[in-house]
Amino acid sequence: MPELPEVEIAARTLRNWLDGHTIEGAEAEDTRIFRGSDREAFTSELIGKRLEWIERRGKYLLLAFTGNVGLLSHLGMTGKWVMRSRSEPPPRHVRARLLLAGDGIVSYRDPRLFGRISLHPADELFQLKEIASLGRDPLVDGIDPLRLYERMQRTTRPVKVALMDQAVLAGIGNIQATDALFRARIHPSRQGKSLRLEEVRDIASALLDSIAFTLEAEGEGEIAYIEEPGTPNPFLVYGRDGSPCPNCGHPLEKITLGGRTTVFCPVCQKEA
DNA sequence: ACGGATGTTCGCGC
DNA sequence: CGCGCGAACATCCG
Repeated sequence: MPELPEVEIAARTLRNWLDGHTIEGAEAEDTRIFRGSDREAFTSELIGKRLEWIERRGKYLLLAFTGNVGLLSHLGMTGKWVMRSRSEPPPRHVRARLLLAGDGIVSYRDPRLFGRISLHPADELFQLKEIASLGRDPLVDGIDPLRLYERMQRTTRPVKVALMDQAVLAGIGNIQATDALFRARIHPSRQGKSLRLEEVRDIASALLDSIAFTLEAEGEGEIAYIEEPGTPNPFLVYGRDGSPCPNCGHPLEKITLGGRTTVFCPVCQKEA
């Protein structure tokens, strides 16, 4: 599931599902989703509580319940919060469940177990090191091109790898970095410090455009590429290596940067 | 059957 | 310290 737009949709959806509903039961198997002893906290502390607020920072969800109970959720690669009624059969790979008063069950599904759930005092959620160490969030704070430019000047890493560093900007993943660099016509291998201010401006706009585009494409969380097998790929170049470039028609190529597949157009995205 | 997949973290080597 | 690389995690899909 997870990159900023998908997590944003998850936050909005969870807000709707949980708002005004008391949690009657909380269940979870013992998996590594819960580091340490947080499974016990999950199954005991949430009973009788209601959601007070939910926020997203980067790829993290922060949920505050009554009684100062706070829940931090990261969706990893395949995590997703889903809702069903008690009469519906549970999906596979559900790792945690919130039984709402009435008929709803909000479940955390995560086949690959890369996600995390931990519990903390709600008023300390933003001080957690996972959150405090994040860079600015493009949707919450916007992107300050000059600030990003100065950050880029300090690194020799490929710009694409730097953009995916959660301490630089919170929430940019492989899809958004790949598509935004294509939109900005910047080669993903360019060293951060080689970028001119004008180019960083283009990247900042492209990131915001790409995020907005993805938010729209996802609607309200109904359709999602990869999640729903058979769904058409809504992205510009991500996952399209070998296909014609949408701008010039030249076949898109792929390279590996920071261990991740990176698709680009060798004509439109020049090296220097 | 094999390879790769929206993420993070850790160890190793330069 | 910065950075690249590979591995690990566990499951699904083409």
